[in-house]
Amino acid sequence: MATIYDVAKLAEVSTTTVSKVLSNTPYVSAKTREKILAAMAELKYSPSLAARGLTGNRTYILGLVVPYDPDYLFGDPFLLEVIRGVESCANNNDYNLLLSLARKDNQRSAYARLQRSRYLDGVIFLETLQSGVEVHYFEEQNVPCAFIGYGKNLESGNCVHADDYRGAFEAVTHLLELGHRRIGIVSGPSNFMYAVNERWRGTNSALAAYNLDLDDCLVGYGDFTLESGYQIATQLLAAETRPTAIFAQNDRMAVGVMRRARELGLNIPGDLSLVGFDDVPLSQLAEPALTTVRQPGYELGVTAAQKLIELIAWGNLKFEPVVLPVEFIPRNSTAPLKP
Amino acid sequence: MATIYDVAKLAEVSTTTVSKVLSNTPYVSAKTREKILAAMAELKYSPSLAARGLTGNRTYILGLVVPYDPDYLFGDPFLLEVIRGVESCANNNDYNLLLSLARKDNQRSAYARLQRSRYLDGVIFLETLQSGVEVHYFEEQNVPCAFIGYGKNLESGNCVHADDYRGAFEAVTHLLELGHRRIGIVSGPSNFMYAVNERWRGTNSALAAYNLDLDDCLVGYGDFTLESGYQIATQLLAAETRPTAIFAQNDRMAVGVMRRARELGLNIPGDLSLVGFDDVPLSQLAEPALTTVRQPGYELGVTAAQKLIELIAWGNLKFEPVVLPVEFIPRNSTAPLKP
DNA sequence: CTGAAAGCGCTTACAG
DNA sequence: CTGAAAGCGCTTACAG
Repeated sequence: MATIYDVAKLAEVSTTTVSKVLSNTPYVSAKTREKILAAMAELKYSPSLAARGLTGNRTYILGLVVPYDPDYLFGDPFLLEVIRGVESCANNNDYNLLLSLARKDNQRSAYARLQRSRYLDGVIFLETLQSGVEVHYFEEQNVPCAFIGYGKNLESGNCVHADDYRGAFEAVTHLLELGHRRIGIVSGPSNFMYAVNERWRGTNSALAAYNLDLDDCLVGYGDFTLESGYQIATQLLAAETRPTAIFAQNDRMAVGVMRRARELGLNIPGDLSLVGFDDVPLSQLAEPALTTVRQPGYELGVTAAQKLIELIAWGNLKFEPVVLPVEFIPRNSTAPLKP
Repeated sequence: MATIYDVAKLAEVSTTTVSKVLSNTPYVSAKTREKILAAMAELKYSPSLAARGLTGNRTYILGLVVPYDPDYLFGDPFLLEVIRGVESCANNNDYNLLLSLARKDNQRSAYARLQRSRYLDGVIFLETLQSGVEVHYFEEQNVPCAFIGYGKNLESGNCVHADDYRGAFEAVTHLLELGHRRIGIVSGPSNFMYAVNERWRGTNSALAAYNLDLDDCLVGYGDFTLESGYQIATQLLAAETRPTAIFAQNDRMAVGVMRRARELGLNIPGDLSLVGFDDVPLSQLAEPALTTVRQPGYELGVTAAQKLIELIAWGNLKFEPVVLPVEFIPRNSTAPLKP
């Protein structure tokens, strides 16, 4: 395993100069640079990341912290898309990706250990129901961070998220344009999550544009699982004046609604129109295929990684929030209101 | 950020002794050990992994290499389960997990870079259609490796996989017991993969037990995607004497079959029985719920990580293959042959 | 443009 | 059971 000394010796220069070539310092003559490059190639040299890390500089490792909540996250292909995006961008920039699925019970220690061991050049947090708590471990140490989500409040920086407001607005407007007025809402959890709040804001804006008020009887709060969608549908669809359309704040809950509707003999979209959110693969496979709003998981991952890498490169700690567009995807689960 | 010197000073001992406590060396008096432990706690000390790595010892990082093939892997929740298992076991043993999704175009260089930079204590390879090529980068350097899959040949060590043979055997036997004789097979790709071979072995054993030969007209080769299942079903179900049952070698292809059957107006399981493989969440959501064989993704991940960590701890390079049991899961997509 | 030297925070023989 | 000292492979002021 060749070291920087071997390269220096072969190229007949000092290790200082080799190091300069490694870090692309400008002030090296073209001739020596080439000699060094040749030596590195010949020896198949690649610098020890451990040594680089020790010197206090860079470890070239980015952390991706996913607060682990089995039911909510796993089985959610959206997560896989985000991971893929982060990994791809990291790799393209010669960074490695450390994946940490923080468990509820020991996440504190895992975070602290990671951070104290000075192993990460920066960290990306995937915001979920559980998250938001342990970030200070990194922030206190001035480790650059990026959030996929909304951060602590809407104004807080360093986050990238999809345009949840717009997505919900378009979804509900779509139902309104089809003539629906009794629109049920299957909401995500009411606490914590800004994404849920934003989807509510979009929902309310759309209703307001039609001078409609929200009917509390048509609202249910779930936890993003299929089961919770099923439960809420059981309740909403049993009402005497049941909704003619439902907007579910994610696809998995929408599929739960679909399942309950089928049990009740309700045809979708004939008797009930249904819109989801996320556009997970499942939504295409459902029968009928689910009308939904695509959330760009891969792009969110790429963007967060990109922003973080820029932060590291420039020695900054803050970037302005980035909002990525969503895409409304009409499929077969919505239809005009029957007269 | 406390260093080992700070701890040593506070505990009034040498760094050597602190280091010994860190590595759980036995020969330290209980009294000094406690003094040191107290000092570490007070200073919130945690050792610099970079320094540890430099000393040539351990980096406490495990690599998970997933040859990246978007269509095949992503959107496959099985992958997420495996990752979860690996991460969980790594974390429980104070290892970190470096995730690398090797792309076809640059996987060579990414592998080489990782390995040469001496960043990994060990590597887990997830075997897929693409893999098997770049392992030598690590093996040549005596970096401990584990494979989730079959490795280079059936006898090769260091691999952990599910009992594909048994799973296929039970799936096909189930269909035979229901009275089916014209059984179609939707196979995975015929090249490379031992898992596919093993599922074939199981299939043939089951048929042989009923003195049946395989009818080549009833076989199609797909690539594990839903679309390929759909294509093959189009062909198999068009035949004059169409199969009365189909065994698909994974769930996604089975869902493709299901979709095509529905288009043709065939009732499942009334007109066609269907069995899949893997037990991805989708198989429960399908209508009817899919009879399948559960592959223990999480357990595969845990076991591979466990074995790898043992290898590292003992300084070994080889372990005997581990076969994890599968579970046959009867649901609603299979029924007795109509008379 | 180039190099000598110190130092990053550990671990590991080696002595005692 | 405990410690002094060398060394792991880099980078970074600092000189020249």
